[in-house]
Amino acid sequence: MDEIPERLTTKPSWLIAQLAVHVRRLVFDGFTAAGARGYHYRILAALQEFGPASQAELGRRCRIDRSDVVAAVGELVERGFVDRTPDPDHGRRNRVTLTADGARQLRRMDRVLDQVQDDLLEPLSAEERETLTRLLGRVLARHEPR
Amino acid sequence: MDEIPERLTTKPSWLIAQLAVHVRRLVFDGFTAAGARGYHYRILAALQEFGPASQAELGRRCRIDRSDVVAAVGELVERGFVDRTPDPDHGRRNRVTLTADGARQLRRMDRVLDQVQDDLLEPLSAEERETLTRLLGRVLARHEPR
DNA sequence: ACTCCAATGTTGGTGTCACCAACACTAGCC
DNA sequence: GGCTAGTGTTGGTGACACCAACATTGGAGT
Repeated sequence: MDEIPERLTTKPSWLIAQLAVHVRRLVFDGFTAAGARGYHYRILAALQEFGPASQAELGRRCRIDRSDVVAAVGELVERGFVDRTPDPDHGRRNRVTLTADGARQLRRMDRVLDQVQDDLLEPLSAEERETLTRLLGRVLARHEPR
Repeated sequence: MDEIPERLTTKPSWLIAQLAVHVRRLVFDGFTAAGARGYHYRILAALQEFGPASQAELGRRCRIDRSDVVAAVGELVERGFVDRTPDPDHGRRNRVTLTADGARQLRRMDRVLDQVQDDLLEPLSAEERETLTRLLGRVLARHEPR
């Protein structure tokens, strides 16, 4: 294989960005087999954990732009994983709810992701995985409060 | 701020992907000010470290698709950071070389990236940064041999 | 009560990065 | 000499993140 410039390999920003590429491919492959993509998982997860929500809420919880939530929820509705109904108490707002099929799909995607974590962290011991997760969490937390 | 589903926050794959988003934004902001983007830096770095190369070589070293190298090198030529000349020994092949302006631009981008590393890892101590870098490197190495 | 501001859903863009298929051409192997 | 592998190039695709604008609605302030 060709050598990678040291300027890249020594920079955490490169390691994270490059690793994210591989993560995305692993996740993409797994989700594609289930006819889904990343945005779907995030939205189903938020609905399962916090209950029915408006699209704007989903966007804030899942770190997805309002406009992208529209499309993703639309796809989930098509597949029958989610219902989108107008909020009775609130003229403009929608109310998105998880269906039984949606919950099943979420469980399926959970299994896919568990497999991905194992593939991804394969070279690390249990303690190292814990350390990595903790450090990443701290760094991310510092940048999340947007 | 809105709460993020636990299903996401506990998964290394989410942490990496999400952190990569912030990395990309930091890098993008810094590079945009210099009129550049990520692919430019990778290519300039490879030329500086390994000397003149063909576009296919650059692609392999920088993990960039052949077809994307064409566009990126074209942009670098426009800006005068790189020369693209036919390889005399090899009919079809190009020979891409770094110019003095290109080397200057690389140094400029290096400074930007140093700043990004600091911003990024701000919450971690020096040892923790080292640990994180080492763990990321090991995980990435396992997935690199593509 | 009225005004004004914030929030919501939606459309229609943009940019980066990664990747693929196809084509024309060249070099080098057998 | 013919086939195979490598090269440059064009022209797509997809996911993700993001922005601007618009119409509409709710609610806060005065």
